[in-house]
Amino acid sequence: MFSEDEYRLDFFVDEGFQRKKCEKCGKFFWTRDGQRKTCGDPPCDPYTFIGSPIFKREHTLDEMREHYLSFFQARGHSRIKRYPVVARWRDDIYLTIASIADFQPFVTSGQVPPPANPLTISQPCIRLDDLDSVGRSGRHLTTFEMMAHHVFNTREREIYWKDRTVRLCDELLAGLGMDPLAVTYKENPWAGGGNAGPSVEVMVGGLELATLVFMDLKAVAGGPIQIKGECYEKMNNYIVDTGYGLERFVWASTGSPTIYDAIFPHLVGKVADLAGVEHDLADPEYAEIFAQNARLAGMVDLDEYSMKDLRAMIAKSIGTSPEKLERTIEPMERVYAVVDHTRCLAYMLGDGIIPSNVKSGYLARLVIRRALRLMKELGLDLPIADLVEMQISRLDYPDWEERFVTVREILTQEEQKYAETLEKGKRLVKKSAEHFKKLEQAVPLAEMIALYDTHGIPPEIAKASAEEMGATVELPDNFYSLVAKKRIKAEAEEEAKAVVPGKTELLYYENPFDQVFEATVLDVTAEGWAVLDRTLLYPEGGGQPADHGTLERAGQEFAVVDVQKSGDAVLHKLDRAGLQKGDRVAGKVDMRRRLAHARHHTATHLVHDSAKRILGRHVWQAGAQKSEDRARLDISHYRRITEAELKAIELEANRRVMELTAVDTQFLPREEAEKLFGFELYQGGVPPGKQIRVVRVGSDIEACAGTHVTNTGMIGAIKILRSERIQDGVERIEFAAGEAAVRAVQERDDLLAQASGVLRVPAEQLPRTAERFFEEWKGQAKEIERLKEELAKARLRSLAAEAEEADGLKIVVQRMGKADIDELLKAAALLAEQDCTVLLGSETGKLVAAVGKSGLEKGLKAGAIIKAAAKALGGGGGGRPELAQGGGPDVAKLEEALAAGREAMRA
RNA sequence: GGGCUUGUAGAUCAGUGGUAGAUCGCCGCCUUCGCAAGGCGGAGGCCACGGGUUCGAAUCCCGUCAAGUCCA
Repeated sequence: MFSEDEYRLDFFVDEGFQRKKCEKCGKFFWTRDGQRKTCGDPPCDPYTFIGSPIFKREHTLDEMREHYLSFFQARGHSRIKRYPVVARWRDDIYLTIASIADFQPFVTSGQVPPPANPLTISQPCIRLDDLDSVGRSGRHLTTFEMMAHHVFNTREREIYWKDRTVRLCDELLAGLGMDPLAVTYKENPWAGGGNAGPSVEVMVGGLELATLVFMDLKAVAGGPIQIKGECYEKMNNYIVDTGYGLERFVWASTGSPTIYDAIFPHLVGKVADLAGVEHDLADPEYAEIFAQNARLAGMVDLDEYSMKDLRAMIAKSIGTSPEKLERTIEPMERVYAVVDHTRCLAYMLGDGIIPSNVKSGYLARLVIRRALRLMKELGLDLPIADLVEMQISRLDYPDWEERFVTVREILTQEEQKYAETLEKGKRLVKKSAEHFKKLEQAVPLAEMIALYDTHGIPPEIAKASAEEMGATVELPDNFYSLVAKKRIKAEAEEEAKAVVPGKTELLYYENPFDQVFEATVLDVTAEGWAVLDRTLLYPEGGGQPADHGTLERAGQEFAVVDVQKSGDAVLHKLDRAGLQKGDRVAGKVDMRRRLAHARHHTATHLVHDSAKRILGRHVWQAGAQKSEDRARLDISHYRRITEAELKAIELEANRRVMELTAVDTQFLPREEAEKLFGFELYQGGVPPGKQIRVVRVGSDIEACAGTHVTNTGMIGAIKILRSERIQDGVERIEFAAGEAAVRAVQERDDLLAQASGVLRVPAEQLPRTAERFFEEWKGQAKEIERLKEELAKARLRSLAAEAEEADGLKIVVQRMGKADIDELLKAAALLAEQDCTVLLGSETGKLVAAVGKSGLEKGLKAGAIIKAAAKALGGGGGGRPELAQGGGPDVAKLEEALAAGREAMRA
C-alpha cells in the first residue's frame, strides 16, 4: 500500500481538498465537499448523472474528443495519431486495450524514446472481457476510446508528475462546467503487467470518468516495496498513464439513460426502427425503466449477480413484474449490443483483422457471430455488412471507405460460413436428440459441451431444437464455465536465455558484399561459441538463417557452422575447439550461401508487395522463413488464393525483378520512420532499439534487419511453387529465387519428362492421356469384377455336381488354382445359396468358407471352419456364420488346410 | 500457440477388422392427356493421400493434405 504522502499533492492542499475515509468501503478519497462521507464509487454511491448531466452542455463523440485533445495541446502536449486496434507491435496481446499499450514495451522500458513528450492521444480500444454485459448493463462497450495524456519522465529529466496531472484533470472538468464539489479523487493503488504505482480514480456523479496512474515501480524479486504480495522497486523512468473514457464523458454530458443512447443515438434509433422496436426516450416512464436498469446494474458486479436476480430487483424498484420488464427491455438490449458490436467490427476489420479460427481473427469471428445471433433474435433481416458500413461511414477514417469492398466480402463470407455451421449443427443436434430420445434419457451435459466445443453450436440453440424434437436437455446455468473447466491450463513459461556479454560490430550492413574481415576473439564460451569484436557473418534472425564461413588463425582454419545473436554480441559456432580469447582471426563469408539468402530475402519483400497489389491492402505478413533454395511467406487473407491469383502474383513479382529497382536500406530513428511509413513497416514484427533499419524495394517499405541484394535484378527469377492454407485466414506461399528458381523449374520439367516417358506421349498430351488411362483402368476394373462373377457362376454347376453328401449336408471342399479372394467369395456365396457347406482354397494362400441353410440349422459356423483351416496355413481368419474368409503364409500346406476344414464341418 | 472433431456415391450421412450401404438427387421403363406422386430397373465409389500392423483395413496405428470448431 502507498502512504498518504504519495497522494498529499500541493494541488489538493491549495484547492482546499480534504482526505477522507469512505464510510462504506473504507478507502481514502479527496474531496472539496466537507459534507461528503462516501468515496463516490458505486456501490458506495449510485449514479446521479442520469437525467441530470454533469457537464453544462451535450457533446457528441467528435466534439468531446476534439475538446479533450485541444485542451491538452494548448497546454504543451503534442497530439498523436491513434494506433490500430490490432496490436501488431505486441506479441503478448492481440488487441489494443489501453492507450499505454501503444507504448509498451519499448517506450515504457526506456529503450525507445516516445514519439513526443508529453503527448495526448485518443486511442480506440477493444476489450471483450465483458461481452455478456454489453447492451444489458447500460454502460458496457466492446469498443471505447481512451483519451489520454502521457508523460515519460526520467530521473535526469522530469517533465511533470502527479501534481500537474491532477491539476490538468480538474481544470478539464471545470472547463466542461462540472460542479467542483462533485468530483472525488479516490486513492486506488494500481498494479499490472509487472509495473505498479499510486493512482487515483476520478469519480463524478457515481461515474468513473478517468483513472490517473503514476507508474513508477517495477516488479523485482526481493524489491523493497510490497504491493499485493509482489515486491517492487522504483524505476528510473516513471510514467504518467492516464485514461479518460471518451464515451463516459459524452454520457456524462447528456445524462441519457444508457451510454448507448448518448454516444450513437442515430444508429440506435435506426436499428430499433429496422427491428420494429419502439424506442421513445421522450416518454419519461419508458426512459425511467432504462435509467433504473443502468443505475442498479451500475451498483452490482454482473459476474456475481445473475441476470434474473437483477431483473427482479429492477422490476421491484419500478413497481412492475419481471416478465413485463423483460418484454420492454430485452429487445432494446439486443439493439444496443448490435450497434456496439458492429462498431467494434468496423474498427477490427477497418484495421485489417481477417476473421479466423485463431488469434485476433478468432476474436473478430466471435463478435461477428454474436452480432449475427442477436440480429436473428431481433428479426433483423439485412446483411451485417450494411450495419458495419453505416458505422464506418460515421467514423472519420477515409481510407476505410475504400477498404469497404473487401470488408463487405469478408462479412458476407462470414455470414455464409456461420449459416453453414448452424445448418450442420441442426443435423447433429437432431441426430443426438433422436438417439437420446430412443434411450429415454435427457441429452447429457457432456453431449451439449461436445456440440458447442467441437462443432460451435451454442447450447441455447441446441437446446431449443432438441426440445422441438421432443427430447429433454440437461443445461445448467454455468454451462460456459463448465466448458472452460474442461480445459487444462498449461502455460509453459519461457526460459529466459542468459545474455552473453560483449558487443560485436556488425559489418555486413555497411559492406554487404565484402567477403573477408579481420577480428579479435573477445571470448569463447564453454559450448564452443566464439564472440568476436566485429563480424561480417549474419546471425540467424528475421526468418533468415545464419551465414556460414571460416575463421583462420595462423594457417589454422575453423569452419563457422552457425551464428547466433545474444544481446549485443554475435556468437560463432565452430566445428572444433582450439580458438582462444584474444586471438586475431581472419574471417571469410560463404558468399554462395549469403547470396542465396539475400536473393530469397529480397524476393520475399517483392512477393509480399505483389500479393498486396493483387489481393488487397488487408494482406499482412504473418511469418516468413528463408533458406538457400526455398523461401516461404505467410500472409493474412480471407480465402484461398486461387491458381490465377498465384500466377498474377508471380508475374508481378518477376516484373519488379526486371525493373532493376535499387534496394535502398537506411537506419532511421524509430519515431521518424513510423511517422514517414506508418505501421506497415512492421511486417516481420517490431524490432527494439532507437534506430531501425528500413529496407525499401520500390513501393515496399519494411523494417528489416536481413541481408538483401542491392538491386532487384540480382534476384534473377522468382518461381512460386505452391500455396497452402496454414490457418483459417492465413495463406502460405512457397517460392524459390535466383538459381534455386531455375533448379525448381528444371525439377518440374524432369517430373513431366518422366511422366510422359512412362506414358510414351509428349508432355502436352499428358493430361489427356492420363485421364484416358484412368478412365480405362476404371472401366477394366469393372469389367474384371463382372467377369469374375460370371466365372464364379460358370463354375457353380461343376462344383455343385462334385458335392458329397455327408451328415445330411452337401459339402464342397475344393482347391481353386490361383483364384483371388473375390472369386472365392463369389463362388462360395453362390454355393451357399444352393444350400452347400463350402470351403474353397487357393494356391495364393486364401481360404473362404460358406455355410448354407441346412448347415446353419445344424449350428455350423463358417468362422469356425475357416479358423481350423487357416491355422494349418500358419495364419488366421474369421467372419460371419454364413460367410468367412482367411488365409496364411504356408501356401504349400493347402491340402492339409482343406482337410482340417473338412474335419471342422463334422462338428 | 493449444484442445476437440471430421474427410465414404452429385448431396446428406450409416457402416467398431471379414463380399461397400441407405435416403434424396440423376438416367431408363411402367403408370398418366400432361405434371406431381407411385412401381420396377440402372448408372454413379483410388472409402482424401502415403506408409505400417494383419491371412484380411473404409474400420486399428503413424504421417501428410483438406476442412470444421472452442479457447489463450
